[in-house]
Amino acid sequence: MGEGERAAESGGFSATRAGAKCGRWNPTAEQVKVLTDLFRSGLRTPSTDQIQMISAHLSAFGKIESKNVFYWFQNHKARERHHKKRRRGPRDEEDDDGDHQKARSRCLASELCAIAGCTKGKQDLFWQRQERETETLELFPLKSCSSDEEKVMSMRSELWGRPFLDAARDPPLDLRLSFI
Amino acid sequence: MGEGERAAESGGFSATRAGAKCGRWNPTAEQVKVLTDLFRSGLRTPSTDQIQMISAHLSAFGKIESKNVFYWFQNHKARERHHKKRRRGPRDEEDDDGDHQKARSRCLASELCAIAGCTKGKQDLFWQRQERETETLELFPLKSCSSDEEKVMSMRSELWGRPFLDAARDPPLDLRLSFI
DNA sequence: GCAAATTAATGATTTATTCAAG
DNA sequence: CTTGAATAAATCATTAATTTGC
Repeated sequence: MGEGERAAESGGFSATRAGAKCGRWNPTAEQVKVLTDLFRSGLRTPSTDQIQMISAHLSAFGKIESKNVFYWFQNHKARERHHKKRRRGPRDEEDDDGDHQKARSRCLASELCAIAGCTKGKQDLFWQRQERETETLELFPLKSCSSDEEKVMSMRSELWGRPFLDAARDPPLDLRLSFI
Repeated sequence: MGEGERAAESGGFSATRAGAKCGRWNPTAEQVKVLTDLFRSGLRTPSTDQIQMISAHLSAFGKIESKNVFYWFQNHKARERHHKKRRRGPRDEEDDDGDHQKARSRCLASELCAIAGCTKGKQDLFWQRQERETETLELFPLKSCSSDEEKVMSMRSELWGRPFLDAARDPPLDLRLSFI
């Protein structure tokens, strides 16, 4: 599992698959980490702009497309729910391990929304160039609760504190994602 | 965009919604007709290129986006099946009127695929710019079986035999859609 | 130790369901 | 009530883990 983990600083870039067959996307450990952190920060269904921005920045870690980000969130969301279902046999309805909160399917808590800037169920599947009022909200707030902060920090440092990115290309970056 | 489309010759432009609120897409009668004909010709899940091309040409009849075409086929496919379900009450499981073939959910008959140039389960949801061998196949073959030909012809004439399109913009058009 | 075979994860599509505009 | 739009559930397909026989 933690296979390509060390890839980051050990020099071996894990899954970039530089000259691969262009099969399916194989995310880098760093990409997965960032996506996971975003997810755990509450982001469930990123908007078009969010996806494109996330994709753009994750491309620094390896080949990636917008649709990969879209699919990743879809799958991750669906599978987290399913994994909870089959704990301790078919019975036992209302039980979670302390791993995550409930994160119910319908709408995620407004707090998390506020943190991550979710679209609140208004996703235009990428082709909507529809102009609309776009506020901006900081995706990675410095303030966050305990353990999450560590992850957020590590992600931040990975994204912007690494030699992967030219200082020229991603310099004054604070990754603000727009939402409705 | 050309909004003064002024619609069909009947004067009553059905749904162009020239200065509308940009609510949801309201297809023109001609647009619906073409889409329906395509559907009845066997096209179920048009590919990216097909969608874009269809959309491009249907835009001559009024405001339209690619996603509208995409959604239209999704909904039409799903609802045709559902409409069959509630014929003659809740009972009655396996019954079709002679309107269409079975058109089972999984994969449509290869014949229809050949006619319509379906992607055979390989649809890249619009964002895949992946280069691949794209053969071209005529979407509206002159040859077709009996009743369908009439519809196909009518559609052809509407699309290309009308004054809607400038001869300059769509002149040597034969609408070949690419598929895998 | 190493590949072929098998299983587990998970990326990518398709289908069903739901929401809401008209 | 019809239907465009959007989301979630189910499914397919490919890649990585892993097992297994040599």
